[in-house]
Amino acid sequence: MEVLLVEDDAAIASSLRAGLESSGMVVHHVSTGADAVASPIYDIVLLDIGLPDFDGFEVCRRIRAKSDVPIIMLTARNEEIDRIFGLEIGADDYVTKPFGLRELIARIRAVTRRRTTNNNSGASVIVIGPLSIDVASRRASMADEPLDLTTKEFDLLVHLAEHPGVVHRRNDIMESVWDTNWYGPTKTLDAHIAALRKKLNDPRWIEAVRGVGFRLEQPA
Amino acid sequence: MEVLLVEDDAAIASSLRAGLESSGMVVHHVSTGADAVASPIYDIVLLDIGLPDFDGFEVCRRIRAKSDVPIIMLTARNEEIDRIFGLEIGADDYVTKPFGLRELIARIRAVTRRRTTNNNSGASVIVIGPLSIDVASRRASMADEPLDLTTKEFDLLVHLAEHPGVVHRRNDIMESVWDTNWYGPTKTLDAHIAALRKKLNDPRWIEAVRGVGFRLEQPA
DNA sequence: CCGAATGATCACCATTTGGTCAGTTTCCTG
DNA sequence: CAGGAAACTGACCAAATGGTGATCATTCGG
Repeated sequence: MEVLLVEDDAAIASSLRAGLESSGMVVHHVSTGADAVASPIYDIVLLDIGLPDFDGFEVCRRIRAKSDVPIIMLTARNEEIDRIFGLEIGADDYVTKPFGLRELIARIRAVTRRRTTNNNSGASVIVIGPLSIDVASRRASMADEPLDLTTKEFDLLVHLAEHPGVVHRRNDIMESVWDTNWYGPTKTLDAHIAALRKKLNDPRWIEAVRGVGFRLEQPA
Repeated sequence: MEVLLVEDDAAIASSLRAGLESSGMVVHHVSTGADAVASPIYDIVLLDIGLPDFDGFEVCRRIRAKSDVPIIMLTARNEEIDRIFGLEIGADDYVTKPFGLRELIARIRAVTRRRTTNNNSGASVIVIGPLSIDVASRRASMADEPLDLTTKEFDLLVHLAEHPGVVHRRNDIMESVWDTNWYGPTKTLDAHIAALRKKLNDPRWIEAVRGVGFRLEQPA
């Protein structure tokens, strides 16, 4: 998870950086709106409203103009008008200073989960509880422990995780992961399911639905 | 826009109703968690945490278990832990009492906009009173108790539930569920009807129509 | 009120399915 | 090219599932 932090207050910025990095995120920090707009696209933008050059709303609007990246606004002002404005403008959420680090992290997770579980567009990170899958960099981790997955295992996991909770039929899985809809008497799929189950530490992550296929879901 | 408002405080509920309705929304109000869970699916759920029966978090979890409907939590408590918990649990947002009506409306708009622009999943859930059937995830529940159905039982239930109240002829059922319109002297269909009846807890859910077929309907 | 027809239930058995494993082939890397 | 990891395959087993007919209960028409 790569975060773009847009914040002019050096003290706040460095404490946020420390906190987020300790949660396994990579933090890119810029302190002006101009830099923010010029930055490449990351997984999420944390955007302070009180910036020296142009204000956070303007930055938000401009980022929105070119990308669908999730945006969380950070604001010191507490007036309701700000909140409405921020949300109407296209931000995904906001937090009011002073805010707790844990709260912020939860919001980041919530926003990115909303993005990744609902859409199939280029969103790069799928988060399902402790399971997180970075599709672009082909890395997955469980409770911040990296998972060592083979190619097929990863593809299989992604296919299942793109729609957690729904049953994927064997044929669909074969087509998506193996590029063939032929499912003969072989146990190829089953073998890989077994391997995945083992690496996920808890076999309940993948449930077999007899006669149909498999379903991935966070165990209760 | 149809809103399900879950709130036990009558004063708050009626003032919210008035405000939301004046914004063109249709408000359905229930005052207990049990009613909330049993309600059909609306466009968004506003969920008070302090409910008389079981608490808002539990309600949130149960609604999430069967539907992807956007949920906004209403809370009087202000502790950070509550917020995190609410978000991790699957709520889309929360507002802390006292909140302004304009803020709430802005949040509703923001959350539903996120949903509608992002997802393409025709999450089709059939709800008939306490019976709810998620076709995609192949899960059914009765009064929030998950039903453990076999493949045939599930297919049969879906076929009947797609048109509750209408009589399905034996031939039609055989064709849809068994891929054959041959109905010989066997008791296959009857046996599965019996199994379903037992698992639905109340045999009146499925009524036999002599000489024709079966009808599924919520018992009086 | 009786008998035929229809539906309900139950126990039993054959089949299908998923899980596991060991052996073999293929692919990749050094 | 050699070695090892990954992928595939088929056999085997246990368990879930589905089909069947005998038997009992209910309904309906005469």
